[in-house]
Amino acid sequence: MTPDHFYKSLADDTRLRCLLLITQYQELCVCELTEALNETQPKISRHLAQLRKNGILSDRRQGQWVFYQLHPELPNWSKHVLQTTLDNQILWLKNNIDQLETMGGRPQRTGSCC
Amino acid sequence: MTPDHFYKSLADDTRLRCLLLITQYQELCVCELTEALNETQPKISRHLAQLRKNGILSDRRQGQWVFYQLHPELPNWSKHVLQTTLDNQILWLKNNIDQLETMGGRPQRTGSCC
DNA sequence: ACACCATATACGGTTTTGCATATATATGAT
DNA sequence: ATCATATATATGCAAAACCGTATATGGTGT
Repeated sequence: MTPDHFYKSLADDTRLRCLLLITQYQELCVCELTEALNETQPKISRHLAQLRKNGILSDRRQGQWVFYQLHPELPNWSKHVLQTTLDNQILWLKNNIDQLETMGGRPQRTGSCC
Repeated sequence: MTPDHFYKSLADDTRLRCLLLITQYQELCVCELTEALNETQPKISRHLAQLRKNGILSDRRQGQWVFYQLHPELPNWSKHVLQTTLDNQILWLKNNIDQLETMGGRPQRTGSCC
């Protein structure tokens, strides 16, 4: 993946917020991101699919839920860039983080998630 | 400047190469970048204007030439991201750096530059 | 089987982006 | 003043990016 492709992936508000939240929490499912960003589910899903296709995220199905994390083979410099951005742009993410925290823990095997 | 705006600026092959070359050489003029990237002058100029408008570059006129450098007030984390990218993507830039080096020194006050 | 929840994809439309080409402006040299 | 060089901008067009809505897929529980 060339660097300009990498940065294309970060060049959208929705995708960047998803990536930074995942960087912070290691792993999040689609419905958590949908809630945290207060966006429609198809919109989130589409962006996550794009990030997966670009090799930036990997997904893991667990029951009904699909969890996304940074792709294990993402180059270190890319992870480093994401972490640097996260460290310096917490304010920009604050509302989304608050929203995540007030949702209560991870989705349970039974019952609804979001 | 929000981070997604910053990354939009890096999300193009031409712009990113300009930025990384400027990160490496501190200051370059339009004709040097035009030669190094082997692109048309209006194309380079347009992208540099965009980066200037976005607050990522600043320009300085010296005679016929306009030199661009990273904007003095660019946040440190942004500079850090650029430097990290440069350090890890030298190969991607190799041809452009070689082209710059073989052009002979900086444009002189007399004579043509490129 | 059916209903429900989570996720993915398809379709159609609007907006944005990038480009090539032509032209304008500014500086310097003769 | 004229010409050459360097840079900037304008125009028109094609391609790409995003979005909302509708619908499809897949898993869970009854």
